Amino acid sequence: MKNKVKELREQQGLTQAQLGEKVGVSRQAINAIEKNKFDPSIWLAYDLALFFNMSIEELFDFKESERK
Amino acid sequence: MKNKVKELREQQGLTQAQLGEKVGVSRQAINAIEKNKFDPSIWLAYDLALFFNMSIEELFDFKESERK
DNA sequence: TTTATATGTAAGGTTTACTTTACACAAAAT
DNA sequence: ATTTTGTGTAAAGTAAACCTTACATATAAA
Repeated sequence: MKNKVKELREQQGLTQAQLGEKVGVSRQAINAIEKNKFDPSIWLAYDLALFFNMSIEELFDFKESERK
Repeated sequence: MKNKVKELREQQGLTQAQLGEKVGVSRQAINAIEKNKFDPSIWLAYDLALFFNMSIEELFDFKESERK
């Protein structure tokens, strides 16, 4: 699903691994979400949105994304 | 995870099966979410929030719920 | 009293979101 | 020139979100 994770992460000067640590998942999980390999669980979506201080719907673009 | 699905569904006069049809899952999936047996996928959370015309964060109470 | 409807739950199966380990590669630092 | 860092990806495994089928029970309708 399309999302703003990569831009926001880079704005904060974080690596994928660092962001993974912050939200409690592996760097591969962050990579997969940034590269649209799989959709996050609802809890990971929540944790990322919380970290970036926005809503899940703002961080993840449901309307412009294809359902997998 | 705690949520408002049951109240909102009943307010609309729908059965679990009918709500399941509307959002494209089985009635057991709706039941499981209402009874807090498992957490929805991010897409199901989105579809339910859309159906009830609110945000995911309004429909699902992350802050008061235990992570499973 | 019988039948239909709504809910709850369980079993067994599939899919996918994760994990760890591992390797390749590019760019930056030493 | 060599080493470190960040990213991308793959394989194998686990956990959980679904699915279908099935059965039990309670209430409502006939």
